[in-house]
Amino acid sequence: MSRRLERTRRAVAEASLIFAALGDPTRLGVVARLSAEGPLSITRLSEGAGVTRQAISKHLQTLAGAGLVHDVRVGRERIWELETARLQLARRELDRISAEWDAAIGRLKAFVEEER
Amino acid sequence: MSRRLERTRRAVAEASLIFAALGDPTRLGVVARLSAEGPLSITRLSEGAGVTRQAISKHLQTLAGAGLVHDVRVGRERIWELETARLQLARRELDRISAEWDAAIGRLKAFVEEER
DNA sequence: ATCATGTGCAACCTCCAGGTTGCAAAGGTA
DNA sequence: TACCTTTGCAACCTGGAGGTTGCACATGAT
Repeated sequence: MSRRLERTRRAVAEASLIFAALGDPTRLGVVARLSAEGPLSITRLSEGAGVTRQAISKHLQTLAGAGLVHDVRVGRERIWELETARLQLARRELDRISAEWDAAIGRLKAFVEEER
Repeated sequence: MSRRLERTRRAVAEASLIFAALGDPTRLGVVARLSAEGPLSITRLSEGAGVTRQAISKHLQTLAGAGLVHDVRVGRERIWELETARLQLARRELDRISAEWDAAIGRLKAFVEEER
């Protein structure tokens, strides 16, 4: 397999992990709350989330697994913060896909022009 | 509930749909292939995908449900194309989250400064 | 020392996402 | 018409995602 394909596979696997983490309404809601209110504890995040604290806890694990958040222990609390660098990575992937598509469409148009 | 919160909920629901669609490796692979090679038929997309044509077909339905692709019938084939506008929407959501987080952190720092 | 609060761990349940196989149908082609 | 190709439909299977409850364990406050 070519180096290029290999790299694409890795990028896809990596990016899909991030997108999957953001792909659940409850989880994206947690991310939105963090972004709006800043660092928060598990209990705080649970309030008004519509699900159990345990559920939120699991979701935070998932988000952490994708590198989207990290925690800091403060006394008996566990404060969670966003990892914006990771979000940027996802953003760049979206940009790359858009750009490649535009290029592909460009080539296609040129080809059609040439044919007729 | 405030208008602002209402809007946020909608945005979250909408965006999580898109992220969920991109959150599967096979599906993101399809998106990547489309972006790299341009419009393709179901059969073409299935070749070298590692799964059945039926599986790819289902994935395309999911992507279409999220508004990320649309199809054009050409003879007996069904050609699928990317919907980059939808990708941009997801990108903007990521940007918004990052920006809000930065603002929240900024407020937090100002608060800490003031306290001591 | 006692009590309240924040979190972790584990067992459990339910449902559906992702995949398969098999067959029918529609549209090109010789 | 007969044939090949591309797609659609339906039934089916399985693992894990998302959720819950119950209890144990730290840690801070009184």
